[in-house]
Amino acid sequence: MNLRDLRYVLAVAEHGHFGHAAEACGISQPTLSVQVRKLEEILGIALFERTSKTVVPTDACERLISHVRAAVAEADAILAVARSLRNPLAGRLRLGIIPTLAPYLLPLVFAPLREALPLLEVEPWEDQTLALLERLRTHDLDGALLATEVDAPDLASRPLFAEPFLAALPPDHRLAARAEVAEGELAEDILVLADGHCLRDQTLAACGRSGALGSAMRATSLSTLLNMVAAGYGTTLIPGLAAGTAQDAGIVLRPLAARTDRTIRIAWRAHFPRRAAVEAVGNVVASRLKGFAAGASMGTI
Amino acid sequence: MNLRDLRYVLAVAEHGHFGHAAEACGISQPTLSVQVRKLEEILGIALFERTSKTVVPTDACERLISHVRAAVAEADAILAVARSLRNPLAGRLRLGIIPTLAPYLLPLVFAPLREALPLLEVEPWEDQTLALLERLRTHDLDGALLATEVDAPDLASRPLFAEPFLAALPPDHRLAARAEVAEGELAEDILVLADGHCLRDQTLAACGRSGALGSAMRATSLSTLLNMVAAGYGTTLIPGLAAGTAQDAGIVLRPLAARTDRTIRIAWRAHFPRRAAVEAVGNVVASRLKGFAAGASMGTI
DNA sequence: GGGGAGGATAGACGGTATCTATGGAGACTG
DNA sequence: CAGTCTCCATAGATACCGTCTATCCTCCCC
Repeated sequence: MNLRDLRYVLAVAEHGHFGHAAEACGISQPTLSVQVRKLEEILGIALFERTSKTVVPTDACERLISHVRAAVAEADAILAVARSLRNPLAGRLRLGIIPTLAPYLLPLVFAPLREALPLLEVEPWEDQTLALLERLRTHDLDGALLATEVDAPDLASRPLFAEPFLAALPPDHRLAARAEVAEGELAEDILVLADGHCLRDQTLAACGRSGALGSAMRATSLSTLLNMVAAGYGTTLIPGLAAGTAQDAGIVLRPLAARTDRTIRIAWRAHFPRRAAVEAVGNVVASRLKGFAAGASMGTI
Repeated sequence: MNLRDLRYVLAVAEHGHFGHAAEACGISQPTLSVQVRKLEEILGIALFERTSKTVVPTDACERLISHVRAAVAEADAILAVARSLRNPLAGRLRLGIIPTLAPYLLPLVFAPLREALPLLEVEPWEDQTLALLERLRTHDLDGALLATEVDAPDLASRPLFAEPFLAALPPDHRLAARAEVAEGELAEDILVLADGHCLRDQTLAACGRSGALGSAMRATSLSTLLNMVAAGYGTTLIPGLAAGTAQDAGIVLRPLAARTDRTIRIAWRAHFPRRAAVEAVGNVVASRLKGFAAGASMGTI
């Protein structure tokens, strides 16, 4: 049984005339006759009572036709919905973002995304790198904004922009008097985030610390970390996009001597069919943050 | 777009594996791959994200799949309903019956019809001959029990049994003393039904009256006519099946000298697809009334 | 790096939907 | 009452498409 034949049946029932129905279906009258006859044989019942002048649906046809209509309507719905889904730059895109980036980047890119991709519903999801990669693999996310290289055969990624690190110091810290701070100088009283945050590893690497921190406190969020620095517990590195927040908290920021930074990338499954949407989001983000590393390292975004 | 392909999509979505889905569909894996790919091209969207290890429905597929399920379910419903309608001896059969026959025949054949054709729902419809023929032509009836010849190219008919006429007399009528009555002797004070009843024309023809009856009363039903005869207003001819009712009304019945009768026929549209059902009903009726003309002319049915 | 699993591709084959041309039944008309 | 018209059915040819087997490519694992 074929959807095409079901449409033929509806046409014959509607027109009560094989010739007119055939024309409406865009086929020849013999074709219509043959196909309807064939369907009648498949179903084992007569659908129409034909005379030389009239074509009338049988009782059986009346009983069936609601199902026929429903089947054809569902088929049409499939086509209609598919058409509405055809634009890769429309629909939902679940985008993971690491916690040290999300609160500072999202306010910047929300409006540009809405403007450039009005039909794309970007659903942000905040979690640490490993969790995001896992969710990418399980199809719970479609893309992810990360600050690390992505080295996996099933995933692909593209760099979007470089985000410089800044030294974050209590106002009365001895280094606060400097115009810039060498990365290694922060090692002594460095504060870092909890395990799992890529920023933690990057901060330690930049300062030349191996990772053994003893009983040093580990903040669970960058916001907490900033408060700890502001309270004089120590120093840290912060990503450039958090500069505004840090300054608001009363923290002194200084550029780093080696201009250490991290590269923000967008990642997706290698076989993700709507790669175009991911790329488009990446383009908007990159475009919004263009020149950030050069001109905005002091917090003027 | 094809229902078959929709079933393929459901299979792939269910199994998450082209090979297993192909096996479930009874086709080869390459065929399934090609067909799904083709459907994706028709719809203009990717339905599955394939890697060497996993096959996962896309977001678009999730949005479509309810419609796919519905379409397939309706198609299955069509097949199931068609199967249940396949027996021509099952389902509704709208059967017209003329008023001078219905009240006397139906009680006789109801039980035999139920027994012989338990799945057939015979829906009786009582009206005069012309109305029944009209309703046959408009497909409002599927068959009709008539007492006249059916001479129309679009209709067919078959005789079922002969129903003898009987002279119906008031008990004190001069002819009531006879063992039998010649048809012509009734002409003088004959009472007849209203226009449109075939029994009216047959009665007049049997008595040799041309039809000009002057102010003679025209009963609107056979029941009324019998009451009029019983009250002594005149005589009439009644069909044999009404004998019991007539005698209950206190009427004297006598056989006719020439054994005049009428032939009860079943009629249907020449192209009616369930002719088998009509024939079956005809057989039951004919079988129930077999030998009626010969042995039951005195009312012993 | 060799083997295995799984999906994609290629080429051949067969079924079937479609066409045009024609047949045949029934109804209207001059 | 024959001619004609309408309309559905049939016949035969053709082209498309769904399906198969055989093979390739990719990825993963040992």
